Amino acid sequence: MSWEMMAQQLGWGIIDEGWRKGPWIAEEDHKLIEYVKLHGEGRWNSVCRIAGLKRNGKSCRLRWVNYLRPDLKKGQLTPQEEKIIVELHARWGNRWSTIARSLPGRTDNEIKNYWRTHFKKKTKSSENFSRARLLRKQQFQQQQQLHQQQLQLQNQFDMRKIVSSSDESLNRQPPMPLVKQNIVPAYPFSANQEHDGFLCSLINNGYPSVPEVSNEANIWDALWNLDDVHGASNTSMAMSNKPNLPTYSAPFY
DNA sequence: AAGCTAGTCAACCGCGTTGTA
DNA sequence: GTACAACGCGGTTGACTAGCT
Repeated sequence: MSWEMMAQQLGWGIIDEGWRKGPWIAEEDHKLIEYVKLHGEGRWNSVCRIAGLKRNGKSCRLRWVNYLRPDLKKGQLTPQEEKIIVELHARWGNRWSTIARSLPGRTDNEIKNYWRTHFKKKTKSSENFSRARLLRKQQFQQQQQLHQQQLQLQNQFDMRKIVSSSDESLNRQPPMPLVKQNIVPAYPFSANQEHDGFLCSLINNGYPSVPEVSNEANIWDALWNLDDVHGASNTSMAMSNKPNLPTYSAPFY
């Protein structure tokens, strides 16, 4: 008896519009592996035609990426990996695929499931929560410092230009070095001025739920709490990388 | 032993993005 | 410029399992 027949007898593999659904059987896995060996990854929609699988492209891709890929690590995540996940989640939020790229052999699905079961429930009270918050705070301070430095440099340069236009002698001095700083984004917004703008306006102009601008701790509490206030309703924004609106799930997101 | 509950994880779904004709 | 298909991503669901009562 083939795997397929057995699965059908057990009630697996519902056929929906010609596509099989539900758990994969060994025979299907084998066909998919053979297909990828021959044709490589991609062109998932042609798998059914070429490999004779009654699965749609999406399903094939998912099965390969999350389960069949030979470079996948099996077994529990190590404490080291766990630590990385916590830190990267503090930085990137729910960008599971981005986080997964830093953990070779782990899939976004795996990390997402792991996060949901291990961290989500204890987020508020846990040490990890405080850690993540501290990390964000540090990143923010670093960013602010960098920004200040840049502003200072810019001011110095501007002043020099003003003075030099009126004082010929200054022109003999070596020009202001062009500081090409290798700024590693401490948070994704840094690549997008709109988001920096959002954060700055939040801090400078206040936000309905941000109580005291002068009280740093309060700001951080308010920012963090936006996660709960807005997070759920903005999941779609978190998903897409649209720059038009920030996701409040994390201040540095 | 049986029933219930919570945890885990594979798979599905919907939507946004990207590539191409 | 537009329409369509393929791909990729994050959220959610549901089957299975282990532990508890």
